[in-house]
Amino acid sequence: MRMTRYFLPLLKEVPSDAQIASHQLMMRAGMIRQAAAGIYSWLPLGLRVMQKIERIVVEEQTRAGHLPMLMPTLQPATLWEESGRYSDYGEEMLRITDRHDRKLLYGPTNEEMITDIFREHVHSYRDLPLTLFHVQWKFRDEIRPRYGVMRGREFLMKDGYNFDVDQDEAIHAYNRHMVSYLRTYERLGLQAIPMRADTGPIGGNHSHEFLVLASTGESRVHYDAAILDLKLKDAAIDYDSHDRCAAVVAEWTTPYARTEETHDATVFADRVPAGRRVESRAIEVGQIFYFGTKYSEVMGATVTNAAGQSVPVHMGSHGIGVSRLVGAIIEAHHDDRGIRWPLSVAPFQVGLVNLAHNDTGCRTTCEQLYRELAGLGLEVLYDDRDESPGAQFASMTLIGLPWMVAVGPRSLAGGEVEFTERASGIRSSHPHETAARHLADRIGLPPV
RNA sequence: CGGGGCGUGGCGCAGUCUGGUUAGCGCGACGGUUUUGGGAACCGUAGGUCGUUGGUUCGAAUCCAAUCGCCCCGACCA
Repeated sequence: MRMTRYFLPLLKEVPSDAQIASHQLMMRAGMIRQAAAGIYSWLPLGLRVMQKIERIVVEEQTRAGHLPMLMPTLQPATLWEESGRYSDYGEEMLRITDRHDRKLLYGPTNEEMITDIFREHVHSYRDLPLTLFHVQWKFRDEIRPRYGVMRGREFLMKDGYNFDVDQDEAIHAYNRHMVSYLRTYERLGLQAIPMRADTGPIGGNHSHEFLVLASTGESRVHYDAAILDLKLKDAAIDYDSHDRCAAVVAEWTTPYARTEETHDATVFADRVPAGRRVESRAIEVGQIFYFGTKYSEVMGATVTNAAGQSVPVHMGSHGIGVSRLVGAIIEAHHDDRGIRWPLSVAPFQVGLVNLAHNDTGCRTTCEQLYRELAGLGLEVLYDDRDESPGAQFASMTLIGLPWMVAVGPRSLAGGEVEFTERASGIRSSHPHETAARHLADRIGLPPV
């Protein structure tokens, strides 16, 4: 993408409304624009990041055997009257009336609708286990939206729902989700800690939240520092194996880690050595629930089991805040000059900068590198603007692409171009003829 | 919802207390010239119903009232 043809409204100054780093940087990098309190437009650069996150989330869910679908944003109130939540949910639910005076609501979550779909079409234990998910916009009319996309009223969430014949199977689904979530966060460049959680208005009795440590987080958390040493890595996990999934869950939930709501100071002091007790702030980026037959009983979602009896199906639900993750990743990866995107979610992997717009040699080299890098499968943002080098460097640093390739007369005189890795700040030079391949190797792309 | 604050060119702000003639400043934008390795310099240009409505007054960005919007602190939440 050539910058002169892109839509990238960068801001030099910090908008006065933005308080925390991620919000300020998203505004300055031209990723979002506020439409109303807690409601944002996603500009091209921001959308690219959000879509990359969504893709990773979907890939990991699919890998775990969960099936993508899509439910609407608007739901009939009748479903929620059936579950009792139309009156229970309160002011956070945005209620809408259509032209025929029918009551609708902008979905804050989808347990009712998915249960309705399930009960209509699934009747036998032979069709289980079943886990369906979608990535869809939600609306929760927060009392006080804040921190940009971190606490928006409208937000993009992946929410999934499992249906199982009994509690054992449903707990396996719960475990499977924890593993798939840990994998997801790791791919996103985040260290997310599962913490025992309250179940809140969704209900149920078995739940974990996933929290990313950040000083600007809204949650206060207490944990055993030993949990920070856990790594899932790329271990191939058999999602069909109850034992393997349970083992991973056991490993990750044994060290003490709780939010303020479930924190028990006595247990904390008893079980965790003094030197490893950490209290900190964190951002919640996901939550999983097992709630048994809470919805299936009231809504009549039953299956016939192997013994021929009709039993209410066991369910759980699981959510990952996709739009919030954009902010959370920035909170975890930035410095005082801008964003430092992890490679996996970077809007472009490489920024190519022509430092001397009117220099034929620089321009020719840039054009060639631009073609070569794209040919190797790299996503390149090419700064072909006629700006001063200082402004170009500052823009690239702000946007935070993992790699910058600078082409200027000084190094090009020696036949070289300059690489800068955003995360480390380390610069190096390389002959321009082989620069594209060299960078592809550094990034780890296979030969074409 | 309780408490606090703010609405003035695209962005950041001054001016409001103490009403007074063409509403300023920095950044940005546009045109030109000179520049070009970490947010360049100079010259010029465009852009504002001072959130909205009503009131007080000879006169309102400024005083009064209402209203809309946004932000911060608290209780609630992916």
